[in-house]
Amino acid sequence: MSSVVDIALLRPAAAEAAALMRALGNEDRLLLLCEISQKELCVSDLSERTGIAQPRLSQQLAVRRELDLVATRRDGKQIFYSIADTKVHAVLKALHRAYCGSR
Amino acid sequence: MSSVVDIALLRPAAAEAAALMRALGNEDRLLLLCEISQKELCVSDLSERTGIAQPRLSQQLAVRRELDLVATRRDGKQIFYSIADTKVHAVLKALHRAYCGSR
DNA sequence: GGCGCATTATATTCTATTGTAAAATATAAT
DNA sequence: ATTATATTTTACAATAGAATATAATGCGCC
Repeated sequence: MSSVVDIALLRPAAAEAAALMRALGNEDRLLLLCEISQKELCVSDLSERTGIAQPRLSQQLAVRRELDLVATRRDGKQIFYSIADTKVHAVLKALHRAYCGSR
Repeated sequence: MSSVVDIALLRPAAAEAAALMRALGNEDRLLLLCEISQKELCVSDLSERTGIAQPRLSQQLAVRRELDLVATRRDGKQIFYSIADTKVHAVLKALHRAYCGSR
């Protein structure tokens, strides 16, 4: 092999991975994803738990939905969010280990 | 416990973690960090490998340096970059597993 | 000094964030 | 069936932040 990490192979993966990093690159969003990584939650729950205003929260989640990182399920008036991407789970897990220690 | 993931405990960690995510949230930067995660490399090496122009590369790396994510070592005219943060390594590893499969 | 390697400054452009207001959707009440 | 209410999404506009090309500067070596 020419190099340990082949740049041509990495390019497309890097583009995808960078997009995921951007999706997580915001304190509010990261918290939201952490919350729904445990169990699905509706918007009002999320708003209450995180203190993030509802429209803002919706806007943030809308972007993740477009990337298919989160899934939604409607139950009556409420819409429940959950994580829809195993890569998100993997990264959240790594972050949890790195930043939250044993908690 | 009140919730599985305690928001008060998570807040400060989330701020830090989000900052790391932003640092990785760019295709070029991610590639650069991947490259130097294997072994330290100087700017001209990195420029050649990635095709990123030198000033741009320096600018990108400068920001990571301020965050103490990368370290520099001068050897004559050249400056070698390496990863200086175990968390960066951890996340890169997770991304590699998720996006690069067995490569 | 002069050349090679790298960083920094400046200016421009592009992208993201976010508050406010309006719209959509579902349920409950009249 | 219309109206009222609750929950969530979308549109708009203003502001802030990130990316990047070009030009200028610094640092080490001959």
